[in-house]
Formats: sequence, C-alpha cells, structure tokens
Amino acid sequence: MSNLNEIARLEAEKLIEKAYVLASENSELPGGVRLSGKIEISKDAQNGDFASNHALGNAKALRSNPRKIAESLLKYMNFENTVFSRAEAAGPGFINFFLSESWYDKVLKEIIKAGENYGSSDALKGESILLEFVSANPTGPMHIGNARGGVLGDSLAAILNAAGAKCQKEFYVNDYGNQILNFAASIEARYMNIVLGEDKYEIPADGYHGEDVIDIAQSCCSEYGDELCKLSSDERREELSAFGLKYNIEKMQKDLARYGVNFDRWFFESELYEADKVNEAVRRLSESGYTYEKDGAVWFKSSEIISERLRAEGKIEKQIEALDLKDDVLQRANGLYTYFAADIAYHVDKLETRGFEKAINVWGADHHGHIARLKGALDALGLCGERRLDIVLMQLVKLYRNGELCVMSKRTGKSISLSDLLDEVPLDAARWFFNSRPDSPMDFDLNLAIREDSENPVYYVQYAHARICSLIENLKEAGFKHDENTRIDTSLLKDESEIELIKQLALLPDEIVAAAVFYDPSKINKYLIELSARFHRFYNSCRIRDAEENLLLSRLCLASCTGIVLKKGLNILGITAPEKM
RNA sequence: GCGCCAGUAGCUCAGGUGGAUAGAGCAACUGCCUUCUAAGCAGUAGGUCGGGGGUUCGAGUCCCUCCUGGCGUGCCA
Repeated sequence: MSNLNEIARLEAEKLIEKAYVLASENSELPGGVRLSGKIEISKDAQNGDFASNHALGNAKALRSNPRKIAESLLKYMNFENTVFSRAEAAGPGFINFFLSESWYDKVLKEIIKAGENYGSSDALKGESILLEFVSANPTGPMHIGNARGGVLGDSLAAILNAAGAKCQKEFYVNDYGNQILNFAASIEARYMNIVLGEDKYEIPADGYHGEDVIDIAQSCCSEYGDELCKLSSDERREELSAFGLKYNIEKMQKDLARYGVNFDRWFFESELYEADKVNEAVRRLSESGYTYEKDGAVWFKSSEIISERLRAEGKIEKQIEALDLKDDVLQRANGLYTYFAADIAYHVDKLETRGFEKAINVWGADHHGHIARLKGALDALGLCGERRLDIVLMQLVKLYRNGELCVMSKRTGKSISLSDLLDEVPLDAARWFFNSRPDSPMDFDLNLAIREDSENPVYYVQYAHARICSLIENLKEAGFKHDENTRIDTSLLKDESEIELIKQLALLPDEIVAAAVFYDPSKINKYLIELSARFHRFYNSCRIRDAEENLLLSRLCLASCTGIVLKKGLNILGITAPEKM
C-alpha cells in the first residue's frame, strides 16, 4: 500500500534538495545550509497542488530575499520521472508544484488494486494499544454520555487498527467497593418491600433510587421468591449485588452491541482484589517512598511526583506552587482501598502484566482531575505515565427534546436509557452524531437527529454512496462495466471537478493516520463530507452515460473508486453504506 | 482562588501543529430535473476570528493579560 501524497511530498523535497546543491555549486546561492521547511497540500488549486515554504524559512541563512531564492532553485529543477509536471515561484516566495497526469492515474490504480484495504497503512505498525472506554458504572443503566464514549472508542479502535496499530478494546467494570455496597442495600430495600408487602425498608440516602432498581428486585423475586428473606442481611446483600450486577452488565452488553459497540474484554475490578493486585500496587508505592500515613489513612504523594514532572518540563517553582497540588488517599482509615488505588493496579496490569506499550482511556470531561495523579502514580512505579498513558477527554452531552433539556442522573433515576434512545434515533445517525465533535460539549437534539433529511449530514454522505451504486448498476445494464482489467485512460479526466475528486480520494490514508495520531475520529466525518461534496459536484457537471466510450469508462472508474472510499470511511465509523436510498 | 476545555457569519461548526484573499452546512434570496437518484448542484448575501498587547517575512493558529460559558478541584467513582 502506498500513500500517493506522501510520495509527492518526498519527491518535492528531493527536487528542492537537488536544486539547492546545483544552485550552490554554480554560486547562485551560498552553500552549506541545511534547508528547513515543509511541503504541504495547497488549499487553493491556483497555488499548485503542493507548496513549499523552504525559500521563505531559509531566507536569513541564504542571505537573500525569499522570492529570489525560489527562482534560483526553480532554475535547477528537472521534473522528468517525477509525479510533477512543473513548479513556479509565487507570492512572497512559495514554490508551488503541479502534479502530472501520471499521479492521478496512480491514485485510481491504487484504489482499484487495494479495494477495501485502501486507506489502511502501517504508519503505526507495531504499536500495541489497550483502549479502554465506556466503563460505565454497573450500578445503573447507561446514559447518553456512555453512548458517545462507546461510539467514539469503537471508531477510534477501528482507526488505530487501520493505521497499522494493534488495538484491543476493553470495558472496565467497577464491580467492587463502596458503590456496590450501596447498590446492594438499595436492591435489598426494594426486594424486601416487595416480598414483605410493606414499606419498612428504606433505601440509603446515597443509594440508588431509580426505577431500574425496582426492576432488578422484581426480577430477583421471580427467580428466588422469598428465599433471600431467610438469609442474614450480609449474605442477602451479597446475593443481591451479584444478581444486580449480572442483570445490569448483561443489559449494558446488549445495549452497546445494538450500537455496534463490542469489546475484546470486560475486565472486572474485583479480579484485581482477588489476585491481591491492589494491595501489591500500594505496597510497591510505599516501598519506593511515595506514600505516608495520616489520620489513619494511607496517602499517595501526588503533589511530589507531579511537581517532579513539571520541573522536568521546565516549569518554575512559583508556577508549581500556584497549582496548590494535593495528595490523594489510597487506603481509607476504614481499611478499604479507594477507586484510585484500584485504578493504579489496573493500569499496572495493562502496561506491565499484560505488556501493552500504551494505554488509551476515553473519559468524560468530569474525570479530568484524575489524569495527573494516575500518570504520577505510574511514574512512581517506573511505568512512564506521561508517555504510556493517554487520556481522550470527551465533553459531556446534553440531550434536548423539543428544545427542552432532558436531565439525566442515575441517582434521581430520571435517566433515559440507551435502548430508549435507540428506539428513537436511527443507528447510523446516532453513530455519526456521537462521533462528530468529542472535545466540545455537545447538545444532542433528538428532533434533529431523527430527521431523515439533508440537515442530517450522514444522509448526505450515504446518498453519495447510493447514487454511485445506482449509477454503476445502471451502466452495467447498458453494457458498461468497470473492474481491474478494464483499460482506462485517466488522462481524459480533465474537468476541474474530476481532478478535485481524485485529489480527495488520495487523501484517505493521510486522514486515517491523522485521526489515529490525534485520537480524533471526527476527522473521518469531515473527510467524508468533503468527499461526498466533491462527488456530487462531479456528478452534476460531468455526464457519464452519454460520454464517448473511453471517457465513459474513465468516469465510471472514478465513480467506482469513490464508492470504495466512501464505503471504507463509513465502515470505519460503524455506519452502513446503503446501495439504495 | 486554582486547573482543564471552549469562544470564528443570525444558528451549528471546519480551519491538518505559523502560510497566500478565514471556509462549509442550516436559515434568507436567485437559478438548474421529458436525460445516470433534486436526500443533489450552481450562485447572491452574511466576519473587528471574545477584547487588548507581544513574538516575525507572515498569527484564527504561538506567548502574556483580561472578559464570558462548561467541567473539575472528596477518605465518591
């Protein structure tokens, strides 16, 4: 697989380098300078296809004005056997390169050859990544924010894999600790009241008051009858929490699967306790001197290790002081470990025990305070938290219906469950929306999301795909078809809309890598919208069916390449590419 | 108070790590279907890139400062 833009960039760089050597040999420019600069894709076709800023950036070193330097370099360029036909000096001193026909030909051939693998690359080859996302509390139904995290994580995993990494998807289940005790007590109250037919039992103030807990209790009744009444409260709660967890986890799995979100592994927090991993992690921190006891609790010296890192990054003491860093509790005075302690153990398991090179976590923005201390703890354990743990922060989602905010909270129980949402919003639209803009707070407008018209961009993209399928089918019936054996003459594709479309097709490998590197799946959304726009433009300005046969086949080839690329992009996002609409 | 994220057209947002005249969609207005899907295309109009400084050939992008909004700042998870 080759990236045609990358090839062009490298060739442009080589042309500049060679030209500089010749120019300095001929004393036209001073020698001995290592030219810096970059080659980028021009925004405006008037400025060529690729632009170099080398002449601008090295003007001082070359003791001349940028425009002159550019012109000197151009004198010594030879475009034979390159993907360029020519170059020119422009503006303040850019060197603009123009692609030759051979490049456009290569793009289409590459797509036909690679098929559904087109766009994949080995840019991140060898990176082993554990991607953790959703990790919703199993004490209640998931909400819309979890859906966003699920879609985002799932798309990101597909992107990382397409970019050549080996990425595994994991859901961390917090099935241990305080909240589970509350959960059990809440179910117990509901259960006992149902069985005894009275309101004697009260749900703890910080327990779970939602309807879903009644469902769980009810379901428990039909399974056990009043059997659990006979047990001691401790035993009963143990039974009930196990039942409730199983009930909720199965539901989460079902709901997420309905969204097309699947995990390679569901990792249980309780596994860490059973294997004594939490204890061990805290012990190791203590042995390296990063803990102390105060008020009967064991504390982690978060402020110390975070300060160390900030110092290494060049922050001055005053700035660090201003942050007013605080230490964190690992083990409470009552002997129980905190969530933080378990999370440290969990990440040791990811990075050390299981040997993943990198851990990426998709978190809601409300967890951002947790980042620095977790990285710090990993630093303290010699696991390079700053380098090996990346957090993708996702801003929160507000759900609106008819212009009114729908509040969601597990504790008040007024939540909208994921399955309820899916009953209203089509899967493709939901996946498109949740993928769109991870780092700004999102207003999810139900009324907009369910509209099946052009205001919903996902249909714009899908429509382009359906149009292509219909076109191909149509021409097939007329006796024209295109496959890898069809001889086509891409030099016939000269219309601006054709050229612009091919250039966009060539961009997919770059976009996938960019989305992978920046952990930003929404780049694919944007790419697909632009690709669709360019296709529709082409479709409207270039008639295919009535064209002369060679031109017809070339255009058919272009359309079918576009179909391949649209389908690939939609697949990565977990969205269907319909053949008819 | 401190920290993180955001502030770009009436509305929703792009802007690929500093490039050339800041772009789309929606809403408004004008055109394009007896011909491959009009869920489409072409065009008009719309801007002090939150304000103010600075860095340099060049700033929406980087630095400082102020303003506004969201989220944090637990022996919760």
